[in-house]
Amino acid sequence: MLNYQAPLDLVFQALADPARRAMVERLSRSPASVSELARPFDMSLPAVMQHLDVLEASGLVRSEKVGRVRTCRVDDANLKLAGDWISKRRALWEQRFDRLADYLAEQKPKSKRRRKS
Amino acid sequence: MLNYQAPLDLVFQALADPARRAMVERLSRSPASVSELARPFDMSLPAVMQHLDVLEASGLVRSEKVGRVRTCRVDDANLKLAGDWISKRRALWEQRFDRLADYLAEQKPKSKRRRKS
DNA sequence: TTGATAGTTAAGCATGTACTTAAGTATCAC
DNA sequence: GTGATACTTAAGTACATGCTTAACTATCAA
Repeated sequence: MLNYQAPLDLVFQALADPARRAMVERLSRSPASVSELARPFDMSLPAVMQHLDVLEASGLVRSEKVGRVRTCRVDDANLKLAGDWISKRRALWEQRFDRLADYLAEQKPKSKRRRKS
Repeated sequence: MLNYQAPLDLVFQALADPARRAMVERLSRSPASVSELARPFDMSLPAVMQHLDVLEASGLVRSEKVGRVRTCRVDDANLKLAGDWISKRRALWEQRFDRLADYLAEQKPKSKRRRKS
């Protein structure tokens, strides 16, 4: 397990680059070939391929080659994984916030704070 | 804008490291001091500090020092930013999937495919 | 079979990242 | 003041990342 990278590491790492996010954005609309994907970028094809490798390694994108054209598409599963992780942290954070609100609501009436209006 | 890093770059980059995710996880339960935060890790204090710098630069964590103790807490805003980005891509992706389903639903009855059951 | 198209591989290079150790600087408790 | 506590800064190192150019391999079309 020394060289193991957790799926979330790979997904967040992949999303940390604006070019790769743009590619995911493009692919979430519809599948595309490598050159279609490369077109908007001021970047060599090999560079685009390397971004694609990162996206595939992270599981955010799958691709298959037919003839000389490789068609890429989004794979939702790992995007969901990342979304779920974030949701869980946010839920915990808000839960804590609610507990604080409850605590304050319990304390305030007993204190000599002035009423609203 | 040459050296500018978009907020999402910083947030996803920050979340790409398991130690930093663990810190966010810890802090989403309650605020903590630097040494509390460091305790679970087999890592020097300066290393923890550097992770904290990354988290603060990304806006995921805020901190303030009182006396000699720095207290860190989660800042939800940028976590939400990342969550929203992911939700949007997923929504687009599913929308496309639905359009495909509609298309198939429209085509199937006209074809000579066999009925279900 | 020849040329154009679509992608791939390899090598190299400049920066960035994730640590480390060593040596600080402010509190705080007595 | 003195020592312990809680960070903080600086410097160095190993490896990862994001590109580049050059050269190559498979289609496909005529």
